[in-house]
Amino acid sequence: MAKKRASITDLAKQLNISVSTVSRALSGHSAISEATVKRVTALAKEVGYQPNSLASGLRKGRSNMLGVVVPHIDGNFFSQVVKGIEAAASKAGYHVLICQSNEDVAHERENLETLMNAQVEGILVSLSRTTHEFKHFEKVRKRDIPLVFFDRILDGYDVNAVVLDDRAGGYRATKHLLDQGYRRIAHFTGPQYLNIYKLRRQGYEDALREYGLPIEEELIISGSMDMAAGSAGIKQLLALPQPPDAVFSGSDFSAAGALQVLHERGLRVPEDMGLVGFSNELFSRLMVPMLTSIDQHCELMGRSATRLLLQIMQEQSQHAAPQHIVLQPDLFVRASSLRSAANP
Amino acid sequence: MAKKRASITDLAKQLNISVSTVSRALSGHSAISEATVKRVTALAKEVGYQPNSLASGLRKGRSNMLGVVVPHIDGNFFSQVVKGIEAAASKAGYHVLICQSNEDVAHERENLETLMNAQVEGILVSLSRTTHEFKHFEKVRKRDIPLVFFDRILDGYDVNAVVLDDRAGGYRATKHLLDQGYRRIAHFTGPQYLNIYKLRRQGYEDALREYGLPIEEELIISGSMDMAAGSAGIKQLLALPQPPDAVFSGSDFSAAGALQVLHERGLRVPEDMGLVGFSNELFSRLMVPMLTSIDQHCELMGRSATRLLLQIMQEQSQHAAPQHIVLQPDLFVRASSLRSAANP
DNA sequence: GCTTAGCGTGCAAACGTTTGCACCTAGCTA
DNA sequence: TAGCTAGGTGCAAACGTTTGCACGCTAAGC
Repeated sequence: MAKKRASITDLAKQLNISVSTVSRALSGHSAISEATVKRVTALAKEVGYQPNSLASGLRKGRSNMLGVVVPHIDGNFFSQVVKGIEAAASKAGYHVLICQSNEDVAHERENLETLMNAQVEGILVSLSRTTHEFKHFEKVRKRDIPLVFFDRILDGYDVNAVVLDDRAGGYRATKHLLDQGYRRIAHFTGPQYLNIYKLRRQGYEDALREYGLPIEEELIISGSMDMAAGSAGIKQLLALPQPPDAVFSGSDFSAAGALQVLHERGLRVPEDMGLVGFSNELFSRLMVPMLTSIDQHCELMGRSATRLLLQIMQEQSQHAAPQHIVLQPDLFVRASSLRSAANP
Repeated sequence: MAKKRASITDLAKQLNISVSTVSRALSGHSAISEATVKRVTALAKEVGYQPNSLASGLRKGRSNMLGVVVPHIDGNFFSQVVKGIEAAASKAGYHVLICQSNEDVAHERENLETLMNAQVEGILVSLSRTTHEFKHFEKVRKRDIPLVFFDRILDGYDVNAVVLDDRAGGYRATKHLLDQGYRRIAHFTGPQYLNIYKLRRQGYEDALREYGLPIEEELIISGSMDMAAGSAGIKQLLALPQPPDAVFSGSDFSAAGALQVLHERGLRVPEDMGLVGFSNELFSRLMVPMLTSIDQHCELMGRSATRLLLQIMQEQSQHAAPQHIVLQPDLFVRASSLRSAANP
């Protein structure tokens, strides 16, 4: 396939010196005379020498590679996290090997095998939606390969992780609506075994309690968090004898679905119905009215997770107590929830 | 770092056979007695043996890795393409090493070095916006590392590439507007040294010509193709003595920017102004009205590019005539351009 | 009974690096 | 002058595989 590339041995032959000298000259490590270093680097540049990282990795027992397992790489959230991971990793001289689990725990297991096989030095994981147990990660642990989770984690396992404070996100979104004068606030939530949805809901309930408001089950709609679920959810809410005056949706997509129905029925946002989403998707700025939403700092999460992983790798401290990094979400207030501005 | 993992040599010692026998037993290659194969695989499973792909890669002169250079991994288009690439590559037993050029040609050059250094067997590239010359790719070529470009390519270089028929996309978008009865159609375009924008514009002009309509420079707005550019563009158009009755935007983002201004001014879409975007971004379905747009089959592009690359690698035919694969875009007709449905 | 074939296995080299150790040559001290 | 230090270099082993070749053994053909 690829043409035979110049190796360190070739350089050595051409210069009539030994491979070890060449190696040391190039890595600048040992005491090699300046003259030799110059000769070597000059020739290296001339023939376009490039070190074979496979060989070096084999010898040094390192691969300079990190593995990443995500449910999928498309979509706003994960693609931005991966961007952050790649940026932080390449800054530290690491390559990134990316695998998709496609939300399937069996794939996830294979991905881990694949990555260990490729000799990655550390692994970053966001769990698939179908992962309920931890068994396949034990193998990684047994090999002492540092492991850091991000965003989606399993309850009850003490692991290194970088997560968003979803409870705070839910709380702030709901509190903002309350501050705007909304008093009957509904909530769209997702599967409760996922930490993210459970916590967002907790935040919602905490805020209501703080305002002395009751938590009404009929106002909490559980669904798949996509657009269709939002449309269906808002219809259900509007059919209530006492419909809500605002919705905090655990996802921007559901919020968008709800907005479409509201438009169809001639209801005004934010006057008749306040609306807050979650994730600060790109399109939240494109909706009419623009959607208030919670930003998750996706890229920062990727960078933080990578830095944590690199730190663990360096300290060889993976047996120390696992670290939890909790990022604080930001509320981006836009027109969809600004009743006070709409009716000053 | 990671605990010393069982190697083929360990297996050999435990079974009192030679490493070569173990190797062959595991790869099932040569004629090894069934009994031995069973013994070996059994022990391998027991100790959780995992082949060291670095060593194997070094010996075989293969790495089982493909390199990808993209301007960035976030955003709808590239994240989907990368999804397709990863899927196709992993199906063929390859890992994917991803680099971001951040739209910077210097980074792009470094990325290529990095990938060659990592011994990738082939490289997929979508050019950065600041890449005007081809010099840094010559080095890759000299090493006989198969190279496939996708989406963004440079004019005048004969290379393997998978691209979208952007001209057809522009043509179909414009023709659709014409069919809907719009007659004074404006166009948002981007930097003309990028094939994609140039071709979309060509398609636009071709359609107008076909309908015997003049191409008016004042209706063609060149910009950075983001939301702000769209807002600015539509304002400029509305200020004309004879404003257009429709806009074909080379990007959904600019279309969204334009839509916001139209809303503000109380102009109705599609009645007063038809609107068609390009890229079929996620949010095009979330806008009000939903935006007609051109779909680029991003994931298919990733898969096609990867398959082409793998084929070239297999055939060792990189010296054969470069192949061009042209994907046909699809028009997704939605409310923003349906004048006939709005006024039946 | 001797050759031949073929099956199963082992030896050893190779892939391109890195690195502990030993060696050599100067220049210095005692 | 012998002994020592230190700077510069080379030797060779090692990382974990793969693979061409050769070896030994058994069974079949003459």
